[in-house]
Amino acid sequence: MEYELSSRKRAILKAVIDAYIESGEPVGSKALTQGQQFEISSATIRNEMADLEALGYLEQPHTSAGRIPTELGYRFYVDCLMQDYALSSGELAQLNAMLKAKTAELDKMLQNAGKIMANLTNYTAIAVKQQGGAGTVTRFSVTFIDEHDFLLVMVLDDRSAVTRFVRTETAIDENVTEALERTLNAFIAGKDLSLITLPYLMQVEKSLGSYGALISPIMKFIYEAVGSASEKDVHFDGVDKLLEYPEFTDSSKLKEVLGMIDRKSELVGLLSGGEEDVTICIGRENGVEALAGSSLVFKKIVVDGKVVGAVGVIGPCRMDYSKVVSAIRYLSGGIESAMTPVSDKRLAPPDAGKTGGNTTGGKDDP
Amino acid sequence: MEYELSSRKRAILKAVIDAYIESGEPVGSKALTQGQQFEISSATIRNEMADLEALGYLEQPHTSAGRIPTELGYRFYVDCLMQDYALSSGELAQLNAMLKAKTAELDKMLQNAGKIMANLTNYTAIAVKQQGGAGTVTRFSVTFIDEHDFLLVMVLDDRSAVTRFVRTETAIDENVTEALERTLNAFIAGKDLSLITLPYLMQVEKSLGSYGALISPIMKFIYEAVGSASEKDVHFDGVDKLLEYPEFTDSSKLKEVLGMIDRKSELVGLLSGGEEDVTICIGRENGVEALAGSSLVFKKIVVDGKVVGAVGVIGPCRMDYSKVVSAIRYLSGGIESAMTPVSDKRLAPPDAGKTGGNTTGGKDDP
DNA sequence: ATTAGCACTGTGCAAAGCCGAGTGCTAATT
DNA sequence: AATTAGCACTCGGCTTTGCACAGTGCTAAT
Repeated sequence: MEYELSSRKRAILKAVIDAYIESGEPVGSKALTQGQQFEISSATIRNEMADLEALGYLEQPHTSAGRIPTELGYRFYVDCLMQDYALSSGELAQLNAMLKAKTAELDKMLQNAGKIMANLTNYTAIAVKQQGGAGTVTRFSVTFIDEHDFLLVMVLDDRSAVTRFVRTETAIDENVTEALERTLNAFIAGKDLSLITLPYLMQVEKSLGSYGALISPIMKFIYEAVGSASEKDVHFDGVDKLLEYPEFTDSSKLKEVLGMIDRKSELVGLLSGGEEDVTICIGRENGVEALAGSSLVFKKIVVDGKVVGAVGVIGPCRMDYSKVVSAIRYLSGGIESAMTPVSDKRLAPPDAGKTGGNTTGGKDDP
Repeated sequence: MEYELSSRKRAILKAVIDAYIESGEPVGSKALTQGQQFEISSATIRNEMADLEALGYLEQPHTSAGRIPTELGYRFYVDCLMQDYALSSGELAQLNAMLKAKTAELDKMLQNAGKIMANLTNYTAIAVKQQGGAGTVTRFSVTFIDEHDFLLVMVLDDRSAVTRFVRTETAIDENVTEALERTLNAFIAGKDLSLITLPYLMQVEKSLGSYGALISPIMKFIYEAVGSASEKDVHFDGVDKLLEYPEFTDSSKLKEVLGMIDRKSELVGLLSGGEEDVTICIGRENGVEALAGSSLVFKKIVVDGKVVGAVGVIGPCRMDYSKVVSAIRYLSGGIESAMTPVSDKRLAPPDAGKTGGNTTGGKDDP
């Protein structure tokens, strides 16, 4: 399919899309000749553009307007035409500043990443933590609070923890919480999350017998915690940036996107389907009607072979994909390397020394 | 000031504001006579409205239009004119359904509360957790993970917990974490958060001596955790509802509000200044330029004498204050009683039986 | 004090007209 | 065979004009 296109057609298509991404106005044949890049006349370009339209890469909003890219056009652009965007030194400085703030806490990192992304790209940034639900439970901790309350902490092997306050009907003491902790660790710790289903939990509950009334709500909590990522793990930044693009002055479009932003769980679902590298969903490609008209560019963050989150942006289809992709790649790479446990790194340089404790690489690309 | 107004003027003012809140259109003298409530002619109403305008309660968008309320007008309305809104049984059912889901977890409750509020009122809901930073540390829990990592959990007396992964340079074992837990509980647990300052922590650190390298990062973490509420504790729901109001079709207004929604910390600041009961900020009253044009209605959530969060809505000045106030009052009351520890309640009725734990009275205004 | 009547005013809307950008096609050129 | 100049045509966007309408303030009558 792509090979049908002569190199001249490709050049023209690229020029049209580049211009449209920048201006937002339909691009006419004359505009292209004025840029000094083409030696041919506007009439020739018109013919080529007519061909590109017939092939489905371009379209006209109305008869007497220039051309704008179709979704297929954008797709071809991001796959074959687009050239890498070289982040400017100022942009790199921003990104590195964020990565240097070695918080080693994924939550904080993602929060900052969102802010930087929004500022840098001028689109709405999305940062999601722990979409996977894959992984195993490292261990439980049960902390006595008072005779009717204790705190249940579930530690996962992706360096995250889920906490729950549990209120009991019957009075408890520290012995109970300790016993409970031992029990949970014995029966559930080490298990893969996908194995912790409701039936399994009920089975465990039965086989225990003692602590009767105590165990039941805990099981429910565990089940809930294991379930899909809770909404609070989705962050947005720069929602107001959307308004800067004429494609969202139509308030119905905007409403759809804002609605999507509200339905965080749905978004999490979208983000969890995606490749290893940067994923680009253009318009209807993402399969959600509310996001026709919008594009979603994101990348999963993988630490130690496990998906621990994702960062991305959402904006109009007319998006500066090149810049966005560069930024996302750089940022996610930085986060990944910052999150990689010290013990893994230690294999390379025996000791990095000085700052003591919770340090982190934070890489500087040249 | 208020007493200058004859009861007829008050009635007319109320009628104008009620009508305007409902329709969003400037209200003319004739429209008021058509509602069957007034026995007087439109000319008389015109005269009265002219007076009300002179007094600053009403204004005209332009010469040949009806009147709309000024901020002063709204203020007078909410203070003296507005009558209690009786929640319909359907609405009560929604609210109760949320309150019944006895999650006893403030986080989840607030999350749900936001959803319900947004749906019920049709404005954008805000839910904030733990704005105060006041409170005391109940206890610490230190959980061993592997020889270079442990999990630090700080339990606060407002039923919240903060977790941190800590990575150590020197290898540790379960004995170390246990000792650490004892130490932290001995020195810091029970303290009021406001007492846990950096100097104090450094002093503790010194007086310990042992665990040297281990303690230092922990102190830093504790200090961070104690600090101002992190952004992730602010939730929004129904952001798209804003678009349904003509006052936000002007995208610059909308941009300002969305920007505000982005700057969560600023909002938290606003919400922390407020009275015991429902606080109503109309337009410029809130002192933030970005929210001129918008109103903020919220109420702090107080458990055990401590502020643990707040719920509210943000929308145009032309807001159905009556309904919003009722909903907020009911919901916050419900949350407060759901969050009150069992032990406190037991003082009153020895046993309420069945639903166990967290039920709510909920008042019905006639 | 109230009200009927009237002149006045500014908005919103629709119709009309013009401008200009951009196209497709044809015919001439290389 | 590919390119280009030229031209007629189309259609959206902008401004202008005009009109209808809603609502007012004022005056004079009750």
